[in-house]
Amino acid sequence: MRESLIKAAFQLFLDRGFEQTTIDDIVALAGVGRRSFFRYFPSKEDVVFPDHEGCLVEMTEYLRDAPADGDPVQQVCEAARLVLRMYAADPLFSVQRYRLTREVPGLRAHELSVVWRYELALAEHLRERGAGRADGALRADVVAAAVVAAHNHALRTWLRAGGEGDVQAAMDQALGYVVRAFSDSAGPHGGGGTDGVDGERPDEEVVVLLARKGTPLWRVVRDVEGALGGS
Amino acid sequence: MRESLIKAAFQLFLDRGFEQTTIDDIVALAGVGRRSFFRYFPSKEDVVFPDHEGCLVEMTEYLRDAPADGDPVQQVCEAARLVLRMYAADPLFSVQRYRLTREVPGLRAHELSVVWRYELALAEHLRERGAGRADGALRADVVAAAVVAAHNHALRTWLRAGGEGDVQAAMDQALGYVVRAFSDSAGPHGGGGTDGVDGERPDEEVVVLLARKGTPLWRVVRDVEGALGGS
DNA sequence: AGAAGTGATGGCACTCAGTACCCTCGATTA
DNA sequence: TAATCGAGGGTACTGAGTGCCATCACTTCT
Repeated sequence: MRESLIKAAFQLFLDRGFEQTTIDDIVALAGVGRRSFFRYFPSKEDVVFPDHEGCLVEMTEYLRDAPADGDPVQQVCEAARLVLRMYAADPLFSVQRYRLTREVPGLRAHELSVVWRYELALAEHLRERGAGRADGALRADVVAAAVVAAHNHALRTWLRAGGEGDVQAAMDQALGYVVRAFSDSAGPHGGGGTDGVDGERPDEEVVVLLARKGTPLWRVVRDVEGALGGS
Repeated sequence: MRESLIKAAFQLFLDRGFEQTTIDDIVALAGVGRRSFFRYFPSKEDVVFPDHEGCLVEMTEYLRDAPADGDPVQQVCEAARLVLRMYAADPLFSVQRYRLTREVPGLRAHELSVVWRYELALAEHLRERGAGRADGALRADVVAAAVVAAHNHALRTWLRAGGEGDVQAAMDQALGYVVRAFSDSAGPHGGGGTDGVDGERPDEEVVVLLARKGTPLWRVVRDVEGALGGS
């Protein structure tokens, strides 16, 4: 029922456009009553984002159950990856939706309010877990916004390319940039290389590398290669 | 005419609520025809943000006319201050509007799409002026989002306090945090702090790199390159 | 089995935002 | 004086969203 409504809606939206399609058109094609549409979707816009409500719940639970001694920024990055995975799970659908939201202002506005709720959840998590820090609330808002922006950047680039290519890699790079900018131990110039290699357990083996500044790069690479390649 | 519509609308919105007020109520109180309302405001929501369209134009022109050899990040921060000044110019109005947008989902969504257009303009400016840098587009999106988040944080804090206190000071602090996070090390604008908090990198010459086993080599190399070759 | 409850669905009527079209009126201009 | 034009007003329409009630299938209790 839900599925048939979504299917009928997208068929019509892609064919004749979002605004040119009425609820009556959708329910007629789906073969259900008009009233039933609003039982499954609170608004016409919501049928375009059928999985976001569940994804938001999933993300919220993930953050709630995250270990209290972990790095909140990393946890928030991982939460963003959760959302990205939802998009990546159905590239065709995501690309079609992207084309729709790009040209229909009403859908863009609706997507913004959906994304805003993700950002709120991230900021709240950072605020709670990053307590004790000066400017904690400010930092929480800014980092959450940056993570969302990085997510959106990677996602949009991938969607614009028609869903071809490696979203995850783009996401790694984008989140890496954000994490580096906001990590305590180092500025944007590097260090903090622990940025989001996929969500491994915290007790995973790590390599610690010490090098003097000015060390020839080839030498470092040789050492790192030996240490990392062993796995 | 425009003013009388705004005045009538806010009077009713604050009295009986946004959704409980119809367009007919507003035009009846203002003593004008219903059709005239939509001549001045494209939607019921727009009457709550009467000055944003002009402010967006103003901000766009400011960025367009900004000197080409200035720091784009600083220019974007100044553009955000422009918007903040618009709010600060009428504290009572801004506080009333804040209370409305906080509790009416439709208004929140509308505000989000307004803010999104500001963010777009900032990102575009950063993309154009910050050319030549690797990851320029990503950086533009993230910095724009961070600046907007800092602006919103300072603004919301001030609005929650009822419009009392110094917004400009809060804005300085918030933007300062963002600028510090994204400044290149040894950047031209003072305080070469390369990270969020005060922890300056001690002057010793050792770089510590942490990486999980299985980390792609290219990423390690990238980070090491930045850390070792940076100075 | 029959009655009664329950949840999913369909139908109908209504409110209200937003739009298209046309009217009026006053001011300007040929 | 006649033609034009622009601001405002009125009317009727479309379509989203809601409330209310009827229907139907399925279950549960007696």
